[in-house]
Amino acid sequence: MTIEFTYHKLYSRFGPQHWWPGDTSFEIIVGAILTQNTNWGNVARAIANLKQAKVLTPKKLYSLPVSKLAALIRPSGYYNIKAKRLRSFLGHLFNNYNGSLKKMFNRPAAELREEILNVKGIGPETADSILLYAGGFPVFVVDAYTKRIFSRHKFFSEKAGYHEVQKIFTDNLKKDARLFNEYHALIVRLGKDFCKKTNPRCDICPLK
DNA sequence: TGCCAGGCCGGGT
DNA sequence: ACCCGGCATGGC
Repeated sequence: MTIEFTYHKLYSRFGPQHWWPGDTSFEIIVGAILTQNTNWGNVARAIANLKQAKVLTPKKLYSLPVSKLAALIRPSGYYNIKAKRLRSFLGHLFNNYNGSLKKMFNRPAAELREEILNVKGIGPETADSILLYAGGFPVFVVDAYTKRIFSRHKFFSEKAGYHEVQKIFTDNLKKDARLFNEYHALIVRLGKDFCKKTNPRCDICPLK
């Protein structure tokens, strides 16, 4: 069993996942921050609130007082800290790129990654999700499901760190954004269905 | 009905 | 370089 073969196995089992569930690169970035340790259903509610309030653009969101922003994203949980995190990203975007995502993404992925990792509230997974799903860069996203599933299947230790896990995937796959996109989405799909922290359905796991 | 979900930060060792 | 408590809603 290899990393690459596992991808094909998941794809034939579940089919294309059509990620990221968002229409614009900005919506994807907002979703990436809001989904931190949070069920996507709650994030979808928060994003629906932002759309209904017609503030889902960088300029409009940044012009919103943090208290109003927090109220709109309340369903996503951790709403006070996430409101600050959205604002810290927006501050970076306006201070460095005049609020233009196009400008922000018009630079080398490695440099941009280091840069946004310095934004308070953007960690490795959020940064990589932004680069891959909003920027289209071939960067592999590692999340809790990735670690749990692949350590259980003995690809690496359960104590392996983010970058160690990421390297294993990137070293064993063609460097292709489309592939990385689909693979991560399939891993999340597998995780939700079969590899929850409690009640894992390891007996009928498609990878077994 | 407690426990968890597509993490991250700040403070401590 | 890790480890831990805190952050919070909605679903099962």
